[in-house]
Amino acid sequence: MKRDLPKNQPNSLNDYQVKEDSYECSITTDIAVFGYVDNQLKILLTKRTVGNFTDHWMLPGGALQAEETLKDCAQKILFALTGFESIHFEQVKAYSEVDRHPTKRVITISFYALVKPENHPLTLKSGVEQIDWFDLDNIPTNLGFDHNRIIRDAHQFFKKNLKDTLVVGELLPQKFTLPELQNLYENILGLELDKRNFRKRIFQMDILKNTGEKKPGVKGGPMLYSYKDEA
Amino acid sequence: MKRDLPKNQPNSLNDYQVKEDSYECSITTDIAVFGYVDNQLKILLTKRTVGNFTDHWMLPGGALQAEETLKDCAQKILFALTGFESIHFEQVKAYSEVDRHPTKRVITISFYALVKPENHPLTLKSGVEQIDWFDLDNIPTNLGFDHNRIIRDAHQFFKKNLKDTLVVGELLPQKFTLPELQNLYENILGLELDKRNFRKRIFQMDILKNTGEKKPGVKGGPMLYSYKDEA
DNA sequence: ACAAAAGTGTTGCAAATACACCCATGT
DNA sequence: ACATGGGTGTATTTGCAACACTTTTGT
Repeated sequence: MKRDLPKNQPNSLNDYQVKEDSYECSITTDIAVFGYVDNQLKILLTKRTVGNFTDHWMLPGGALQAEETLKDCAQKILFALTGFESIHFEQVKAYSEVDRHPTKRVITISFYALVKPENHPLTLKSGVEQIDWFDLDNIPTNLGFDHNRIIRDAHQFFKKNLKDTLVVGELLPQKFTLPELQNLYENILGLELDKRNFRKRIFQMDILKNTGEKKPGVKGGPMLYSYKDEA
Repeated sequence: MKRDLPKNQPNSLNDYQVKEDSYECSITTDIAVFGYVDNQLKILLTKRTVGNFTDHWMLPGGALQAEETLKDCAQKILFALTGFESIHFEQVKAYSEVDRHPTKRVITISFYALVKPENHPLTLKSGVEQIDWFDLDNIPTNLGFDHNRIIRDAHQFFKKNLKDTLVVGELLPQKFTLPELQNLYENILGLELDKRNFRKRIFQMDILKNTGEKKPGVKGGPMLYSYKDEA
């Protein structure tokens, strides 16, 4: 789709407190990628080789291009910086403080994404100097831009979504045990759950399929489950 | 605050699938203003004298300017189009489909706002050809842009917020009766509530102050309440 | 006096919580 | 054999839903 992108077109609100023309500014997306590693809910941070805050950890993110939606942008950028693909994205919020970027006006729209770390080993893509998973409760306090706040908000949003619908499959291996799932929930929500009540709730939802296998190498011989195929 | 707004600055994601420079585009805010009139939850729509869709009803909205946040923008624009001031705003969502605007690329961030219509009589500000409250369940199906969808989403968001915290004071007169409050809830949520259960819940929350007055001119002589002053 | 709306408690049910022992596996 | 973690059921509480009559006021 090719379009005309006229700048300085008259603003439709041109009668009151009028700025003479419509202002344009850069837009970025920042992505809070949650993963579940070592029985810990983690978030993916990068150090970049170019741009601002090259000496700070920050969320993966980048600028919107002409012919893409915000979600497209987020997906493309995450892929560019990490190679991660086909994962779940949710829009969280727009940040527009005028001084949130040190040198120019940039508005960002944040997303969160869930990944199965098993499927996505970390590699250094170009433009990325370092990349790593950080424990959610042990994040550097001096992330670039306003990314500490963006992470807080994204986590909040994620928790809220968890209660309604629960698409957490992306965080776990294909086959997982119930204690693993419970631990994940506890990590996301930041509280302890009762084992028996948790199992009851999950089974009532009828979303898991018992694979019949037991997980080897772990005491107790827990059953492995997978998500049911949807119809 | 004066800032340098360089265009065509190198994009920090300049290694993969790189567009040569950072793209800039217009940003608007659209505001879904909910009001409560004639025992009906309503939404405020306008017909504008300039811009696109001048022959369609649409949400109040307009372009972001250089030195304001999105919320500032929404407040300023709503004031410009209606005169409404000091009311409650919540950010809802960003819309970025590339063809959502007929002639150029525009991203919008939607807000919802709650007003006491009693305090805000409708007047025709410049730039506005018509303005009116519409029953939420009787909105023209051909609003400008994607405003039908924006309203749906905003209403959804409002409902969700209502269950957690409940800032509904902006929709009612200073002093109101419990049946009035209940009717408002029923309108927002789109369902009928049990009178006694409703009163129980509200009183448990301990947010209302009994003014001791009775509302005159209405049968049954209902008590007038107001929100408690916060500490 | 009559009509219309406000106000008031109790009961039943379903969902959430608390709680303790036995079993399977790895070491 | 022993230690570690997995798996199971029940009793209690709590929050939510259903329900009918009396009181107040306007006409």
